[in-house]
Amino acid sequence: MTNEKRGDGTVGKALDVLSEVAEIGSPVRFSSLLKTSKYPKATLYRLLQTLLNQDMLSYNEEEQTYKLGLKLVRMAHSAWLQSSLAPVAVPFIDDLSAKVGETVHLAELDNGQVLYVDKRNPASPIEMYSQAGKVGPAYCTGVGKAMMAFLDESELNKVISKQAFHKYTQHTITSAKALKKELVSIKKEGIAFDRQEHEEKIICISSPILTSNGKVIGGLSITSSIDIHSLKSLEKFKPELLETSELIGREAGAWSFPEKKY
Amino acid sequence: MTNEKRGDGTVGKALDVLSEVAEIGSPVRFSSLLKTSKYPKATLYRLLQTLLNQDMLSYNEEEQTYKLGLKLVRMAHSAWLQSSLAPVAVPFIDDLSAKVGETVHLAELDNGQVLYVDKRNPASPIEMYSQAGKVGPAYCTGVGKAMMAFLDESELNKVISKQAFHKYTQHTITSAKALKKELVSIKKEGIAFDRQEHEEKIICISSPILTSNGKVIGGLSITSSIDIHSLKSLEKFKPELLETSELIGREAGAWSFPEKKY
DNA sequence: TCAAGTTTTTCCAAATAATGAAACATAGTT
DNA sequence: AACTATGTTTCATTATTTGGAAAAACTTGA
Repeated sequence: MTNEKRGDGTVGKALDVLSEVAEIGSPVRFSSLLKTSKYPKATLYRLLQTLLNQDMLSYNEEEQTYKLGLKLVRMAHSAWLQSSLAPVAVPFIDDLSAKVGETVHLAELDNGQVLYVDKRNPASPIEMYSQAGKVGPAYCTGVGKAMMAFLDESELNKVISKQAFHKYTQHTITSAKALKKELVSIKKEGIAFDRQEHEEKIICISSPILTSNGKVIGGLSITSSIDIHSLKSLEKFKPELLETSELIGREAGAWSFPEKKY
Repeated sequence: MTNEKRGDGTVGKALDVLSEVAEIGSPVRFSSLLKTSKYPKATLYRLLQTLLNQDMLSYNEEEQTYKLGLKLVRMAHSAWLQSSLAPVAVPFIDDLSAKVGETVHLAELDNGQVLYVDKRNPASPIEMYSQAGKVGPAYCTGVGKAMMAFLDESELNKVISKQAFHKYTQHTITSAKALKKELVSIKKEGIAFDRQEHEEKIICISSPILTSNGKVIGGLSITSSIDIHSLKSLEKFKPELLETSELIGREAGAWSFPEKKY
């Protein structure tokens, strides 16, 4: 699982360690990290000290455990604000969510996975970081398929090669061939459905967000459960969904051109 | 503004560059960074390449600009989940926000600043990352003062030394002496008010979140505007606010002790 | 099309920082 | 006190980083 790619020297190693701590998901002791880590004791120790110094990690003296630091949260805030999609989309997904009265997700394609960058839940305005920043599979989510359908051949192949095709539910698509076939019809329709492919009972209608020259920059979805919606009834949101995607795409695309104030 | 602290070798330099990009706040060109940066051309160039490789930065070919990468957003999600405060507090602030019908903030003290780690706005469920991850001054916000009031002498002095005491509004406290005086009464009362000290028209009532042994682990606030509330009417929320803080503190404190599964 | 001006990328010997085996320290147990 | 498990420091060796300068690559204007 750990980054086996290129070296990138010491910086690469340090970020590697950071990822290890992230993947473990809960505070870890030095010895525990050492077991998993590919780095020798002294090296790992020094890398951890450096990361601590830099506030990328925090250390609990009592329990002698390391966890990810708050600096990451601050930086993510900056990253979010710098993104050409998420901040621009805010008013549009506010609107959409209010109009349709359902959960709305905004996502980007990141390294073959779906990364949720924003969310609205009009019923109970709960969950923030706990949702945004989350990643999910591309091949079995509405946003994932919607975005893939509009990639060009070479990009698509790269993304497909990264899919795990794990069978989450009875309805999960489990082969590249079947996926590609569906992508063709998604491209024709302009929208994708999630037919309980990732989670039992959860369905969604989704569209890609494209710039004026057709580049995929994100995906937008309206999510619900089969207890309150059918695919047919979700499809009624298609016009609003497409319109919102269109507006976001135009706005986000425009953003970068005028007045470069470097 | 840039990290002038200790070296931390190459890793420190790389993170330094990352912070520089974050502080600029919008996509930057190489040459633009070079002007501000303390690193020579070739060095800066290589650091940027490494950060790109690691997905900590992303590069826009067309415009030749660097910005923060999505990896930071993913990592922040992990960091948030690992935090001993924020995930634990979710149900409690949901409740509080529903009960009082006002904006609720959850914050931590980070390097002398207030870092917002979660937020609820029951009226319009807008703003996510755009709010969480945000930092603000400690000396002129409700949560900041509430937390400071319960620090021990040495911690407090450290934090106070980092305050800028910039006069945001007419009501901003602008000296350490005046601040310390107020902290005494806040400690006595158990709650702090923000009397339009940071932003005109914005007021709040706030309490610290303490572990059972009295350590400050965060702050909680109910925020409103003078157009709809007075300090007096905000004070009516005191019981709910204190109860919620109490509950979160107990839960977050308990969290770390039982079953260490390293 | 060519040359001058900018900006970005590469080179390489010298300078510096990272490495890791082993020694040391500390806390907890028998 | 000896043993054990975990965390920290040392130091000669090795590998990476450094940065001035030069070479590309791209832009512009005539």
